Amino acid sequence: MGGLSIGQVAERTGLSVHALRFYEREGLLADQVRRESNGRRVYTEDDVEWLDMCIKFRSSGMPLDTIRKYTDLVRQGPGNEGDRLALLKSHQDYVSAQIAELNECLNVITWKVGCYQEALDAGQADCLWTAPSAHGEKSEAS
Amino acid sequence: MGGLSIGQVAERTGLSVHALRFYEREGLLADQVRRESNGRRVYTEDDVEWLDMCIKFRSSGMPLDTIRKYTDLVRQGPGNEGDRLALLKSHQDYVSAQIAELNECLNVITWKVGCYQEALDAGQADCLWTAPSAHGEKSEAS
DNA sequence: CTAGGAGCTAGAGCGCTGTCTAGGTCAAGT
DNA sequence: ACTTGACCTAGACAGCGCTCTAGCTCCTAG
Repeated sequence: MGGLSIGQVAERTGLSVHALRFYEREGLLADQVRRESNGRRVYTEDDVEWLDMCIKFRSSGMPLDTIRKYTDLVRQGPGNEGDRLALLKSHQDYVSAQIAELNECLNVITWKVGCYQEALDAGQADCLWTAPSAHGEKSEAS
Repeated sequence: MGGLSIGQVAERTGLSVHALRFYEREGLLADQVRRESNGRRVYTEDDVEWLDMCIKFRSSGMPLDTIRKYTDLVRQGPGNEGDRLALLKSHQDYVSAQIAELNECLNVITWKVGCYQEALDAGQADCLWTAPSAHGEKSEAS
């Protein structure tokens, strides 16, 4: 309620205290973090929420640089919602593309797993191809 | 057919020639790349296939180190299919988890996009929250 | 009074994954 | 003969995202 210490925020967000200070230095926090008289940071619930959003951005591959840009837009206040929307949409596309790519990879991997599984279950393994198409991973050397 | 130059392989895989040499140094190629008399690399179609697989591994977040481990297993020849399977399964889990996480992120982002979109369409923007739950991204400063 | 623990700053260091440079060879085209 | 372009090696460098260290201040508990 009355403000959180950096340690508490670290615990709640899963970021390290180092990372929290780093993010602040990098300008990723929407509002200035308040300080106690002794210089210690005091975070609000809003800060934690904002950080949670940053974490979502990060873990979906948004570079810190872009998060900073977004933060800047928000900090500038109303009037640039179009820009924020554009940024978000572009990231949305990026994430969708990532998911699509991962699904493709997952298919290949799942195919290979099934292949090995089958071969092992059958007691012999010569079904060790690289891709559905062809003959790779040649089971013998030479 | 009769072997590909590094440049051709680069073009076909999308990797740079630098990356190709780097991957080789790092031991990511299942078989030794042959050389012409003058020392130039000669790749086979199998190599390209293997590289394509490596690319799938990489782009789904498998570290080079793990690819190397897998490559080593394959190079050792038959007898360790169980190990290969374990490695692949573990990566499969990892990729599934990644996809799940990205979907979560995508939900949040999509929610925000919808929010801004709506506000902009309505001609005013005060729907600028951080998360579905609360009041973040406070539209005014101070 | 003292020790521990949490916090502070500034800045160095690191792991990963390439990328690029320097300096050279070789083969073909003009 | 000369230039161009693809290739070679070894190794330096780069970008990103933290993480850690050094050296310090506080506060609290024993």
